[in-house]
Amino acid sequence: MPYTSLKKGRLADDVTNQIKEAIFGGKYQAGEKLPSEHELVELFGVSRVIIREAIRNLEQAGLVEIRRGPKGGAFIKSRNHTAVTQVVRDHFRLAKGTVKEIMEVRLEIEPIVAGLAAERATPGDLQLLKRNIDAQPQTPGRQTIEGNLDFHRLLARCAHNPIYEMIINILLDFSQELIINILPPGQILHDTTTHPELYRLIKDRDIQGAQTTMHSHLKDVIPLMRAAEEKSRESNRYPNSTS
Amino acid sequence: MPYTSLKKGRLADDVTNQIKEAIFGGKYQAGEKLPSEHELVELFGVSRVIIREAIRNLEQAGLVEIRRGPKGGAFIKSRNHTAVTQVVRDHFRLAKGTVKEIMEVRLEIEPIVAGLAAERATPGDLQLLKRNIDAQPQTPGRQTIEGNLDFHRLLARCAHNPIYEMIINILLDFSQELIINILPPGQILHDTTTHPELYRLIKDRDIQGAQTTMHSHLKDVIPLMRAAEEKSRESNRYPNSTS
DNA sequence: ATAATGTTATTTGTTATACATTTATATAGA
DNA sequence: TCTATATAAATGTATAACAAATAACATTAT
Repeated sequence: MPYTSLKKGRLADDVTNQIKEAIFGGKYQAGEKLPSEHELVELFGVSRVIIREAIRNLEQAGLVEIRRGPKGGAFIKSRNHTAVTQVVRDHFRLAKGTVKEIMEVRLEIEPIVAGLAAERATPGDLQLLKRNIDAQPQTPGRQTIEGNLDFHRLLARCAHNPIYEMIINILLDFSQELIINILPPGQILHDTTTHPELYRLIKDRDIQGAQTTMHSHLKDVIPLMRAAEEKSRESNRYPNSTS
Repeated sequence: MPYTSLKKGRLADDVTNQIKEAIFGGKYQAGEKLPSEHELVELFGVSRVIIREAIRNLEQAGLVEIRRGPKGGAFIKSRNHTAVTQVVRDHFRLAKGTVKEIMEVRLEIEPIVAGLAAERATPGDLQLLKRNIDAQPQTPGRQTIEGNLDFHRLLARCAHNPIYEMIINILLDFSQELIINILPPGQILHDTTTHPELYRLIKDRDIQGAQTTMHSHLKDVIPLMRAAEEKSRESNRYPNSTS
């Protein structure tokens, strides 16, 4: 067969990829605006439907954010993991995943990340960690939860590896969702000692110490998560399936 | 403000979520077909534009696959990680990630997974592993690469944790892409001993052994991956940025 | 009969046009 | 100065028509 198949895919996908490459290539910076739909129609020579579909694809990929009205349009987003989390969440629901499985992963990976943080944290990183700890209120509440989880996110940044950072962020998104929406504030874990200790270990570049401390810290969190899952199951008595 | 804001988002997102819930709730099984666009228009009482956008969202999420023509439509896909990989790939490119970072993660996580596999592999799992090993050709080539990586994917399934499975699959997709597209077949690693040994260790439930063997196995792979990245950089002399 | 070919109908892909909704900005009035 | 209103710019939605792909059927030729 000397002839190559020239079956072209959908126009919108083509447009999507071209704009993606432009973004990755640095043609558009975060905060900048893509041309308006009308302008893109003329640029690409396709109909508005196609352009709109391409832009929605970019939005789903978490690359742009669409605002309406004059001065509106598709604005380039800075790097964020929301789109990844969303897709993973669907995948996870389809796989009928459980908290046990999430925590099993966190229990192994977060110590590794804590170790890398102890190895690589910059002075700026340490400052962010310290600020997080100092900002923790004395009485437990919703803010406590978010602050606690943010500490873990910051730790992932300290590891200076975007893959680890992404994995951690996804797992924490799941955890946060469960805890905040399900558990009453009184029932949350209020541990004011572990994070400061982790901070100290990282500052002292104690890799082993950071790893083991994180591991035992997470072991304490597991029953809390299981409780949240239990509550979630109670309020969500699986109403579907045959509808 | 006692009244909840009833600023409703976009219609398409609403439709998307409703169909998603139907899928997660088991109303549609893998392989089944959603109603046609025309039928959905009548069901939801919105225009075809909206319905099409919703279906495209589902497609981007990896939940359905669209076929044209009579008997065509949106077919429910069985669980697969392609959508996750795609979104992560974009995220990764935006973060300007490197092979070094991918391998750093694989080097730590795959041993954990191998250990879990040794702990949990069922007789059926073991059979699949054995079949993979036996199917490996004696002469190195493209099939060798795919077979090798598939062994790792199978191992992830043996761990019986969908999160680990997903993480591994993403990392392997990246690795596969690099190696297959970049490296000439002659330059690939042709190791006929490690996978059989891993298989034996898992069958014998030797958790420690599986972990350490996997770790050293991956250490051997790293230089290969770095070489692939190097070649990739050569052929891709960053033509973009000002276009 | 069978294989190649043409026809038809169904479903998604694309275009065009008009109108609705949101919202930043300018304008007018108190 | 402040508030209300009008204006215009951009995305959101609806409708209608046609294009293209393709499965099933009908026709023709061998």
